[in-house]
Amino acid sequence: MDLEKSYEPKEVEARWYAFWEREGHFNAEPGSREGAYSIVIPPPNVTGKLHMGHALNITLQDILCRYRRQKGDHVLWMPGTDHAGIATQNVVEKQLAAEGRSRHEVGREAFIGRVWEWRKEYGGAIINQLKRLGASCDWQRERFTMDEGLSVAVRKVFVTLYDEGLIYKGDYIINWCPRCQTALADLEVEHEEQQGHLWHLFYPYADGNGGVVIATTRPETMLGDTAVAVHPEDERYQGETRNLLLPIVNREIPLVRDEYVDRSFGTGALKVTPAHDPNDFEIGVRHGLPSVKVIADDGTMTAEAGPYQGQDRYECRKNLVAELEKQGFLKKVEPHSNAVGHCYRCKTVVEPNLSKQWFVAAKPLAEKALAAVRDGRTKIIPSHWTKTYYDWLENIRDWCISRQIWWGHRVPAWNCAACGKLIVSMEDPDRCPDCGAADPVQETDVLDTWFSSALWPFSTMGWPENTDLLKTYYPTSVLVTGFDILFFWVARMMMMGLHFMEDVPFYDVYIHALVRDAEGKKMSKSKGNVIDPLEVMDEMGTDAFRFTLAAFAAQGRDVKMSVDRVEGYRHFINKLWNAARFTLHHVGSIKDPDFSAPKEGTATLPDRWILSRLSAVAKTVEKELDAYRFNEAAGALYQFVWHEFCDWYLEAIKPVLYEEARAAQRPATLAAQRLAFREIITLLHPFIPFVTEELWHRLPGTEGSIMDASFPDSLPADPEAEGSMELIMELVTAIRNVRSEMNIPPGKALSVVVHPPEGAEAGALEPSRYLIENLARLDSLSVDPDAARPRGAASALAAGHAVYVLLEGVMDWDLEIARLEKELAKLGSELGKAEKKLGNSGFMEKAPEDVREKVRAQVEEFSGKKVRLEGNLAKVRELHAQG
RNA sequence: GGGCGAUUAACUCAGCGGGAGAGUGCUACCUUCACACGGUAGAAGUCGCAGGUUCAAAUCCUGCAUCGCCCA
Repeated sequence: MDLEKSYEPKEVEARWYAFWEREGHFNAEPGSREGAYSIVIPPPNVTGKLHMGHALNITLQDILCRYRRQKGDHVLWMPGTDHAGIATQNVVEKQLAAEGRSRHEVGREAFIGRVWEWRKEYGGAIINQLKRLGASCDWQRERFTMDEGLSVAVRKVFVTLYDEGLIYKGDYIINWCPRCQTALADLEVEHEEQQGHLWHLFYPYADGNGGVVIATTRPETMLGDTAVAVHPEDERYQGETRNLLLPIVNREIPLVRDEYVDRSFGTGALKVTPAHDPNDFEIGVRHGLPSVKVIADDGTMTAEAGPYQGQDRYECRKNLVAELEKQGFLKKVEPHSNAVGHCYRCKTVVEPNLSKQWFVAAKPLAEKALAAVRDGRTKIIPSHWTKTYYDWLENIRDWCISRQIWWGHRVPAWNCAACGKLIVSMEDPDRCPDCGAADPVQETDVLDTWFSSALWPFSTMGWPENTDLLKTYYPTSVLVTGFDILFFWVARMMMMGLHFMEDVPFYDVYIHALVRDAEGKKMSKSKGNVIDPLEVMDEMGTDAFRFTLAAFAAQGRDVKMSVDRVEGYRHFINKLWNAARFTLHHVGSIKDPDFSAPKEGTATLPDRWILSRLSAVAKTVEKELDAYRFNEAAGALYQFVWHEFCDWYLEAIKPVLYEEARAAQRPATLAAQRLAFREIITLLHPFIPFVTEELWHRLPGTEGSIMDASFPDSLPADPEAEGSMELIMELVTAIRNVRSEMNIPPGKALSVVVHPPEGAEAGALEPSRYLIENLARLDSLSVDPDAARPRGAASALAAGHAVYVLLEGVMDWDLEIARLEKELAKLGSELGKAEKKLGNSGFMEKAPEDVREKVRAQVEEFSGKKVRLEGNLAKVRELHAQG
């Protein structure tokens, strides 16, 4: 049963995923810490749809997991999704809006019910898409950040940190999204450069003599100003003690001096609004200033804004500026671009706002996270990210973890209506432990989704119980993720892991690049340049897609993706398929389950060579994957399969496979071909799991799944065979080159005479003569060091051997002279370079011996070659003249 | 403003102290018994610019230019 002529991924891929899952190949078995390899998946957002970022991330993890299984490790790849508080709530709110209802009409409890229903119906979509990619996760352990177990972990962490004084509730400036109606952490604000204005406003001194001009980008906040700040060394204000009178509001405010002020920006004087700007808030704390909140949580002006109460913040800005101008306080308006914060979920402009929120005191946790990377317990790869990691943790601010939404882990804190006590506890309290009053009221806020994600490496393994899973697989071996969540997630897992598990959550952090479009632009819906991985897989096959991702995943470089690039690798998969088709056609009747190598002494040169090369490429794959250089490993396999196995080996064994005269060598060659083929698909399996599993099953003698095959690391190297084969390849290439450059039709059989170099073992080429004849399409090849130089022949040099291609009667002398002259010119310049080095006294004194030796050998080789080329050229000229 | 990265063949990118590489594309020839999603051969690059270190620099250092990202 021969294979189809070309590979059809669709039909093949559909078959194998279910097979792997059914047979339990993905399941981890906790036990010994020895040989344990574990990865926790970066949990995709439950509302998510597979994008290129996931595809790259999952492919790399899958390669690692499949590879480690081949190496004999017992592997846990822990999968799951996160509940994505704001995003999921938005999705369900939209659903409700379509029914003409709001979540407030529905009520909290019913709304959460709706979210769960939504998750039941649609939450599995992203998981199925990961499976489509071939992800070999242990699905029976799939987790969700809102699961009961993970919720217990969240509460335990919250209560513990609170008891330790590392979680507190306080009035601080936070980022407020007026649309989502919730606080956001600093990280959840995206800054975007926007064209705005800088308004210069005049604040008179309270005594009416003169004043100060300040500059602001948000004039409406002036209603909440409680000071004006200037730099302490600003001469303009030395000794100035008068208060200022805030225009419109007519509130007296002080002039304070603070190092924060940038004298070169605007007018060098800064209005201070502690309730609406994080830096002003800090100044306010330093100088004991009051806070006046003028913008409400819904984005409209508060009663403190006087006549502007109830106006939207932008409407107020317009009206207020007009009023200021009318009253003569507006001195200047200039265009100004500045970075405006937007909500990372809904893109609404966020408003810094004073609010009562829950915070994690990040400093003490950050110190442990810093130390773990500094002393190498966790390694970040590529290493240049460590600096970014340090910078962020060294300057970390307290983490605002409360969100004013409904979907998420509710803050485990209760207030006693009777005595005002704040209760934080593992168990929901029936009554106040202080005054005994019944039914304390739970806080309505929920926790930041990232708070639960930060616990992912141990909460998914059953913490706070000390489970077998934790004992076996924590710390995990590596975390594979994109740099965009280095702070959001990686740094926070480090903090929480070190604090609660007293050990790092992972030994390695491998940070991969972002996937961009072919022009290097970030893919986004608005740009319309998004490539859907599912479409690519449909069109090109999952294996081709995965191989492309691996081949382009060079460290520290973005992956530029285009369907054209995937097509190149689809060709590679097809090439492999056809190599299989050819191989199976010949070895299809052999059922030997041991895949024995050819018996001692029976293997032909190509057999010995390909097995030796295979052992080398296996070592390369091992070395590169261990160092997370996926592109190097993929590249080595591509090169080997196509250009060594297909181009040379399969061609070289055809005489043995087809010619009756060589039938005696067939058993050895078939054994070698079969073994080589099995090892090739095994090596490729982590990269292209589907087609290799299919071929595994088509190859007689194999059992079970290719997932159980062990990594090919026991093949011996055979340097002698490699050397001999290289000579054959050089000779063949030289002859082909002559054929092409002398315009000899490919079909025309030629006669060739080879003069081996002096000292070459007589008859060394004899066993391989048939190889050269076949690969170079020769009628006859004679190897004789003493034979006379043939007349009417084109000549070439290959590895010290003179090669004469007999062209009696069809010889084009001018072409031959041009060929030889060209080669001589090239050789001359290379020889010149090498000779110059030897003539350089600095080089001879300071270069290491091995380098000098190499150059000496070059000079010897090149000059020998030059002499012979010159001899050939002279001879050709002479013959040509005789004509 | 601070930080990080990139600049190598037409394109996409490896290489990161000792003879400029790959894939795609291009050119010529070839439907030969696995594959035209193929084969054989070939052309193609002052390795962004300017300095410096070194016997030796695409590779290390400094500056500049251009582009990209992150943080404020």
